[in-house]
Amino acid sequence: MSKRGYHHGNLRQALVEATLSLIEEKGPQGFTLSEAAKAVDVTPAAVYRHFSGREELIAEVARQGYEIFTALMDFAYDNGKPSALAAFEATGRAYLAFARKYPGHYQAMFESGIPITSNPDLAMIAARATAVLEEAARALSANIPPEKRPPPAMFAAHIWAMSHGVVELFTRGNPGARSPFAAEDLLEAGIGIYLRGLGLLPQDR
Amino acid sequence: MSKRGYHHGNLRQALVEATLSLIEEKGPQGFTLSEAAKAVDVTPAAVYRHFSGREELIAEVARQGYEIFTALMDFAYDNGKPSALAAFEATGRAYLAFARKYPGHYQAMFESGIPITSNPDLAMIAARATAVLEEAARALSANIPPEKRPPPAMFAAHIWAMSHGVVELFTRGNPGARSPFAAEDLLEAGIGIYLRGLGLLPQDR
DNA sequence: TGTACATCAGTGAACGCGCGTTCACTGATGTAC
DNA sequence: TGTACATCAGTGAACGCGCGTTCACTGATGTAC
Repeated sequence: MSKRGYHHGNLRQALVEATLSLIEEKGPQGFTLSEAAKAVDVTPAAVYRHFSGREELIAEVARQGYEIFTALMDFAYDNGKPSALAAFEATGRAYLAFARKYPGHYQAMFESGIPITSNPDLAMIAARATAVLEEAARALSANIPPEKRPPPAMFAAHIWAMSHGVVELFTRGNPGARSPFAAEDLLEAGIGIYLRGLGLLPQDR
Repeated sequence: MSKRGYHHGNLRQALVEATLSLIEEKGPQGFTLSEAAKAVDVTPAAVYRHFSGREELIAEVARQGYEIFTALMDFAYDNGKPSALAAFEATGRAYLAFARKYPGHYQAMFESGIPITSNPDLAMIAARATAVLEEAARALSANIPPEKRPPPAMFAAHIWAMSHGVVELFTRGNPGARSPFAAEDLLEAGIGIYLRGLGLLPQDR
């Protein structure tokens, strides 16, 4: 690519981006530290100036993924505007959009097998991400008739689980991928039915 | 372990079982063909008598997993007894129970990244598994008021997605694992709310 | 029951390879004066 | 503006290792007669 001198300039971030591409191509377990080094035209030993090893590279990709993810969800939620319900549905769509648009980050975050607890920074930003989801659920939950109001954390978990399941099964050529439905439609319909079950949508629309 | 002669006796299945253990320990990408061979006290070259390589080993674990999975779902569904609804809920519970009881198979089936199309046997048994799910959905769908009856394949997909999401996120110490809810309760509640949204459960129970 | 022979499953040695990790090093950069 | 020096980022050679895959082989098993 571009010629460079002895010093790279921004090797750390360049490595992160190479890792990202490698994950997109071959999955989080499908590449080696040496490949990442080669991708940015650097000796494997140079990687150790910035990361303790392959795991930490992936963890950094995941961290940056959570950063984007949180911002995106926050933006979609938009402080509950125009309504708690509409904002909530927007976060559902945003989840799927994130998985589609940032598949490498998504895999590093949710499919790499690296524990969020392996890194304090990672744990913190991951917690912030779930906080956004739960805040959306909490706001919405005010509209639910109290006698059938589940804990907000619970229905945040439901929506998260369904979204994640749709991504894993009906995206990227996986087991159910030959489904006749687009993942987006599937998720939208599923969330709609679920919210109706909570009494948040009219029964017979 | 047990001493054996020059011939192993049932090397093929022994290798499959070793692979299963290795997947449970280190994930579908976390072991080598040589490790599998070593686990059954055999030369790596011997593996090639039975499998074309590591991929095919995992595919066979997945195939056997689908076999068990289908049987389990079929048993749980029990031809729609005692009622379409109860039978449907039983399959939901059976899904999670399968994931818990056969984690190695589950990973080979859903997390290994080997395409179901890589092997005709595998593709066939996987199709049979989804057929069971869709049959359960179809039977249940007869009870749904026609004006809001989604295609059975769609709501089979919804239930599958939510179940899978719960397994991935709230089982085995993954990202959302510090959830305050047991996966079983979470899934049961989620399916309940969903079915209420379909008009299959009373609104105010 | 015995023996000759075909079949088959696993051996073990060999190959070339890329891996992770370490180390003393060196070239580039920045800063103090 | 110039120079001396400290700091730092990346080099390249080296290590021991386990990998996948091949090959001619051999020991065990089964069967025909």
